[in-house]
Amino acid sequence: MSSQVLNELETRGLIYQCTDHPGLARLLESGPQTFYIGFDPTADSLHIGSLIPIIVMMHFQRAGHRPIAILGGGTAMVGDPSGKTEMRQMLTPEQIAANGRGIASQLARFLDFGSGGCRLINNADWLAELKYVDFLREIGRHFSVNRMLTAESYRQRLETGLSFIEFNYMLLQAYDFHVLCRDENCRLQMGGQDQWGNIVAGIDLIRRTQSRETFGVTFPLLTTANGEKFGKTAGGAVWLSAEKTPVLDFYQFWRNCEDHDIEKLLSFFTFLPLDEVRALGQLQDRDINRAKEILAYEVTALVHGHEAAATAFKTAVSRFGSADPEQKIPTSSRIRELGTAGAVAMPTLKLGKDELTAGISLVELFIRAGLGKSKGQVRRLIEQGGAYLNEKRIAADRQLVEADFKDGRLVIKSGKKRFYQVVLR
RNA sequence: GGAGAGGUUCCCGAGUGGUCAAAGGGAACAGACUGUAAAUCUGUCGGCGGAAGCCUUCGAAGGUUCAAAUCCUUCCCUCCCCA
Repeated sequence: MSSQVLNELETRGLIYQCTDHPGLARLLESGPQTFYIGFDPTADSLHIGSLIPIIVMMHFQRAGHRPIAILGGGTAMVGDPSGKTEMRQMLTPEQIAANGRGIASQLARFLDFGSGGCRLINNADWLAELKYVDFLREIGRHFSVNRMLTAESYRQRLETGLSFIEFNYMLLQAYDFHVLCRDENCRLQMGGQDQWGNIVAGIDLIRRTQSRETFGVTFPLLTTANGEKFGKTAGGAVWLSAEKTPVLDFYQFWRNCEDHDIEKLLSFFTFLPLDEVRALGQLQDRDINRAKEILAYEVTALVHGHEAAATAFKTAVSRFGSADPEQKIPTSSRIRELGTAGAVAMPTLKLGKDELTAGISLVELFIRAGLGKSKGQVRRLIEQGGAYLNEKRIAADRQLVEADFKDGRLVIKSGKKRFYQVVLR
């Protein structure tokens, strides 16, 4: 019964590797199990790369299993070399602590931390106090350097350089699993595809120290249909924090995904039933835009809530039109409750009347709104015909005048997709 | 500890005294075409300036020179061979 979740994830394509599929299925069927996924506090917010682990945890929690989210306060002190081509900058303990607080509060949005629910544990609790010599004798002796060097994650780094501190990361993560298995009876660790080596190291360690069998699952690395890294946009990573990635930008990120990715993204990032996901993925030509709206709404609602997602949807529709105004395409998503009318939330910049009187050029206005980084860049934008004021192409830079405002507001655009409302007050 | 190679603009990567804000590619941004997609084509791509030009940039700090990313000195870091 409880192993159904495994099939579900498998069908959704969320499982890349599994140490022992039949064995894990039996374990899950035998009753609620404790499992864990680690999140290293390398930034003060999670980004959409962490969304897959989170969603997998949600699937498991819904199926009745008990998640542990490990906050990697200890492991972040060392830095995971897996999947990276060079050493990450070392974080100070203060940064790590601050980042940890940000991430912990975000996780609470997705997982039920009520009694008997998900638990958040910081691995600094045990890693920070380790005695080096004791650790080497008890744990280090179980690791074969020869074997570690054959791990894919290290092999890559052997070409560009790997410091001893990073080389140790695998032992620390393996030790985490060992501790959780011993103290919490946690027998399953999951993680991204680049975590395979670390996870297997933990399983081996536990077999040797506790003679117990444990399991590991990895998720596929997310790339676009072009094989590019997924989750990057003009402003860098797509963050889950509205301060770092405004809700509308977040919505637009999903809305602008590539055609070829739509079915995979719906499958990975939404909880819509699989047959519906498939149906949406089959849509052709412009109809596929409805699937993108649904994707964008669903993921935004998951991260920022229904209200914020609804507003983002309506705002986008007011700018770009609706992909399915007559609601011909069936969906179970709550998006169908949304009409196209209603509150829109344009990104807004407030401009004082005195500033207008003092004189401000269009170029400066674009920079103020964040639609350009430097005057030169905005000038180039104007030259190339990508700058708009109230839907009219700007021919040349000039001073802003009060007549540019209608009812105290105006809209500026960079290209076709980035826009900002300026309100005079 | 000794020998060698190297650190270039967001990334990769040319450049080895002036013609270098620095080839080429990628990413990014804009335009055309479209469906707020992809592919393709075009343009842009350090900052300030209308422009001439000025300022900042080639690991760091000094020095040589009319002139340095390019030469010298010291330092830091990475790779690699030997011990």
